[in-house]
Amino acid sequence: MGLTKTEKFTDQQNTVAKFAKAFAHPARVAILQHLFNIDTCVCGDLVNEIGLAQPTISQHLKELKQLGLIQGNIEGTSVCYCINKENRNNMKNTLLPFLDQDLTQKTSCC
Amino acid sequence: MGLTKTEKFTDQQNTVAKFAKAFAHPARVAILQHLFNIDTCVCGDLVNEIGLAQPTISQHLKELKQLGLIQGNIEGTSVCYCINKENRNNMKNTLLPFLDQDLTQKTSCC
DNA sequence: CTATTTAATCGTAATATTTCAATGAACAAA
DNA sequence: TTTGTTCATTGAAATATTACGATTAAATAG
Repeated sequence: MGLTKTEKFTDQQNTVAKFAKAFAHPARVAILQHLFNIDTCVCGDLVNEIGLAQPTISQHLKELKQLGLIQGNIEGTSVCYCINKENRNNMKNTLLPFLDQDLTQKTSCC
Repeated sequence: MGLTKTEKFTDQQNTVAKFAKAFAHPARVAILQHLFNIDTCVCGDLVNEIGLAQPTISQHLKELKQLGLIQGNIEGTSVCYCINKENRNNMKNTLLPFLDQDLTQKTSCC
C-alpha cells in the first residue's frame, strides 16, 4: 500500500494528476513562478530566492526536469534553468479544460 | 524533515499548492470529473465507478471536503456529494492565472 | 427490536515525499 | 597545483500519503 493504483484510472486522469503534482508543493510553485517572471534564465539564485537548502532546491528542480517542464543548461560552474515552453503548453492544454469546465447549467443538489 | 516549510513561502504559493494537491491524485481527479459531469448528485456509486475500496474513496472524499471543493448531504442511508461551486470558482481563480501566464515574449535561454 | 445498507472512522502496513548534512564532480581562479 | 565556487548525488531521518480490513454509527426495512 501507499502506492497509487495507476491502472485503475484513465490515461487522462493519470496525466492530470501527474501535472498537478508539479505544483502541488509551494517550493515548486515558487520555482516555476520565478522562471515565468524573468526574461533571462535563472541559475542557482533560486536557493537564495527561496529559503531552502541547496540539495532541497536541487531535488525539486530534478522533479520539474523529469516532468519536462523545465530544462537546464550548464554554463561554466553554474546551471541555467528555464521553462520548456512546449511541455508547459502541454500541461496548460491538459489542465485548463479540466479546471475550466462550465458548470453553470449543473444543478447543485446539496 | 518530511514536512513542508510553509512559512518560507507566500500565501499565494501555499494556496496554489494546496489547490493543486486536490487533483494531484488520479482518484480525486476521477471523483471531481464525475461530479463535474453529472447533473444529479452522486452518492456511493463512486466506489463502483472507480475501482478502489470504500474506505479509500471515503478518505479521498474527506480531503476534497476539507478543501471545500465538494460537499455531502445525508439522504437516508446514503450520502449525496456535489461540487461546491463557490469554492470551485475560488480554485479556478487561483490556478488559472498561474497556469495561463503569457510567455510568448519571454526568451528561452536554453 | 433485529437485520440490512451505507458510509465514516480506526488501525495499520506499505510506499512516497520532503528536507538536509556530507560528499563528489566539474570548472574557474589563484 | 591548489583553492574556491556551483550544483548534483547520496544517505538518512521525519513526516505524509495511499490503501484496505475491521469496526462503528446511523438510517431504513422488515
